[in-house]
Amino acid sequence: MTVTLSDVAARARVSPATVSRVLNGNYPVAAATRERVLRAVDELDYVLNGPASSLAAATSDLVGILVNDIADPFFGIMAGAAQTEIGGQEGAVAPESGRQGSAATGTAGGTAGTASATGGTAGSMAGTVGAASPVGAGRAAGRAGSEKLAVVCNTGGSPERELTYLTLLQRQRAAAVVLTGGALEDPGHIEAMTTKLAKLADAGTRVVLCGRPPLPGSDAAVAALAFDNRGGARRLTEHLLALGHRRIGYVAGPAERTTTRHRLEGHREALAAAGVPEARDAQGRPLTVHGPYTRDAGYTATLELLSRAPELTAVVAANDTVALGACAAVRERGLRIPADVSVAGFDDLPFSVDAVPALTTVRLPLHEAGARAGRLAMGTEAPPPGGVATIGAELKARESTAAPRHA
Amino acid sequence: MTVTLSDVAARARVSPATVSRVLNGNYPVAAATRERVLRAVDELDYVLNGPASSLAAATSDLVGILVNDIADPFFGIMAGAAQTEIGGQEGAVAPESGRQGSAATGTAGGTAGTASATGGTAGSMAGTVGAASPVGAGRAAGRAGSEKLAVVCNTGGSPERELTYLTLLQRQRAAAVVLTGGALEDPGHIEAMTTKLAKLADAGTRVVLCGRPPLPGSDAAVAALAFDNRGGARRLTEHLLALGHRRIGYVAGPAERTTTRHRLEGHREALAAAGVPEARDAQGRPLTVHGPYTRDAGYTATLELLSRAPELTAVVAANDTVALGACAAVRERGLRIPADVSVAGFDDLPFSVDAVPALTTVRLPLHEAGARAGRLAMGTEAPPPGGVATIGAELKARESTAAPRHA
DNA sequence: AGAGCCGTAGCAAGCGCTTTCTACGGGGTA
DNA sequence: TACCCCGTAGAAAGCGCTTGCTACGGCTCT
Repeated sequence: MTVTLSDVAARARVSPATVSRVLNGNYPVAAATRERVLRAVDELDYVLNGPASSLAAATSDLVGILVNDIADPFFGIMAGAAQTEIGGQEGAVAPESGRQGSAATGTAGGTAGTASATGGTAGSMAGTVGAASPVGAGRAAGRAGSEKLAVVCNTGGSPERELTYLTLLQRQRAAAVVLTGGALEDPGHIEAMTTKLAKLADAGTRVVLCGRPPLPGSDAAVAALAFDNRGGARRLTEHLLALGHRRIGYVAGPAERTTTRHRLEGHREALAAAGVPEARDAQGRPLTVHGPYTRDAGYTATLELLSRAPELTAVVAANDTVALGACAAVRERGLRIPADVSVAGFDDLPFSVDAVPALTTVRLPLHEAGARAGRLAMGTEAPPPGGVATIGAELKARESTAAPRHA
Repeated sequence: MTVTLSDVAARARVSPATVSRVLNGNYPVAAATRERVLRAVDELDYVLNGPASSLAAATSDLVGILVNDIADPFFGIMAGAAQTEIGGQEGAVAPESGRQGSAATGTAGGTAGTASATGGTAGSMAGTVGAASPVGAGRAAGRAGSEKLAVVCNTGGSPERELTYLTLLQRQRAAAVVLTGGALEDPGHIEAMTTKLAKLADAGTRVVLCGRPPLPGSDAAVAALAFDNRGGARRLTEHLLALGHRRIGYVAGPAERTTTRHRLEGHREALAAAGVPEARDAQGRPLTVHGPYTRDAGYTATLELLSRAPELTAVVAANDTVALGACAAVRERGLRIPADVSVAGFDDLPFSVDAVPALTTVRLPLHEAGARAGRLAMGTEAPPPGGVATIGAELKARESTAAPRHA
């Protein structure tokens, strides 16, 4: 039923070894032989058995990209960029159009790309990609199999799933693993992760952190691309302070995430530097509310903040999505943005510039970071000195923030 | 270096076969023996070799979810829902909070979930998940390995990548494949896809289409969950017509996508039914512009539309993202929404309700569809009669559409 | 008391591929 | 002309796991 390597070998009148070598392109095979093999592959419509080859070679071409929430463009953009960098973009898409996140959707243009598929059984792509091209002449020395299968795994923010996926990837002997976004700060989980990642690295899996701070024990081997969340947050709050705000509410993310903590710390740094005390309500409770990174959390928290302290002149949100909810809450209270209350976000997701008023936020080069992580995972790019690189965060002051009325 | 099954067997003083059976839990093993094995697994920190086991068992637990653009929540929501349904959510997260797409991000709450990990080498999860729990008493008959690794693959809308991923998944002997979103209508590509999917199905891979129309040759075996794009689009345009609009511009998606065509057809159906001719500019060219599903495309196209036909009173966009761009363009022209120009989207992505003014759109139950696709992929749910189910699309009339001024 | 039987465990044969080592020609070199 | 070496192909030994079949006690059944 299933066509195997030896079937191809038989048909091409060569040994299985030769077929394998043609497919992997890492051993000299005479041109004539190769053509014969390739033709047989095509005719039999042969597809390599991945597990078998991974087993024999003790490596696989799987690269896992872990994200906390696949429905959130924050992760989607990084994952997409990384995946593009990893999965060999045959189409050779143009670099980038301009807006971050404008992945290659659509691909409107024409029918061009599919042309080759018209006839029969379009491209078997058996072993090496491109191997199935018309058996014609001028094909260069069949590229080595740098073809990787980049897949993204959605942890949903659950530490168990994070670990489970890592184990599953370890089982598959993944070539690399990219962890995106903030990490959970629970000591137990950190230890478990450190152990697991060390084990993966030991086994030869390249581990890359993208938008996540390096591990405590800095196991080297694990390259980290960290966002300057603290610095960005500081500049954002400085901006607000410069506008004259003194009573600023803060809708933070989940309490145990590094991202949440760093942004909050940056915020507080700015306040401290300016000698402005953290805003508190009548009961003396700080005007900081934690919640998940969702629009609804922003909405709810802002409503609460506004009730507890009607005199608030600005609300800083954990990220743009949360900010959207905050805006909705502010409006529902009959207040105008930014006339009555300024609102700021973080990340500068694509929709932020289109919000009304356009959202003041902190831009994180998600696409760039993801691409770089992808290259690190491929081993295409040298890891940063010390294994850690910090990626800048740039303040984007737009219309959702302005001087408070009674400034 | 690497711990193998026989190492565990040796340590537990049983045969490798027994260890395998303990791990797979599909063959009776005496409780005492099982405990011994489990302990050995734990002590040696054994991790199953995926490729080896897939090879021997001729199956794998990989499930691929193909999406056109991972940075687009439209896909993210479906993929997330499907993945949750597939990847066994141990955490038993609550059903759904209310807004679609609010995946389990954050996971704020407490530290609870991680508790078990504190000690040493938290959960090895070697074979069966849960197998590594404290070797104590009351563990039920170690569940069969229904554990699947759901991964999402980003095609970026490229037909070649779509085919490549399918081949890669075929190589891995994937247990199932879920294809989300509109399909390309190029004849060559359709044929290639049909062939490829048939081959996958033949090989025992479950194939599910989610938000995509069934294949032409309706190969059965392939379950399809199609959105009623046509009906939704028709109702949307009917809504506009009812408000009194007669000159409606249309910013369509890429020309060769099923989604694009169906929505456009629904739009035209409504016009035809109302006896309203399709809007045209002074030169008689129809006011329909094609472009990718991006914000920028919507922006550019709308600018063009407005230039060619300043008398336009409404713009219908291919989807919400495009609509956002359209709104920006309308505003840039100094026009108000909906006073001067009404704008409508499609999909009802989470941000649409927060747009200002709130976007009139057509709601697609993305989460529900994704979850159902996930269940179909798992074989947990019976395929719809005929292999095809159409999922309704509901008009969401909000503030971005209103009667035209000179109605 | 003898014959099955059931519950468990082990044996061993692969699964389909990669890769080391060996083999074989032919051409260049001495 | 004889020797080597290079280029190319094949033989065969696994990679680590699954699973059909066999083996072997101890029980129940007659």
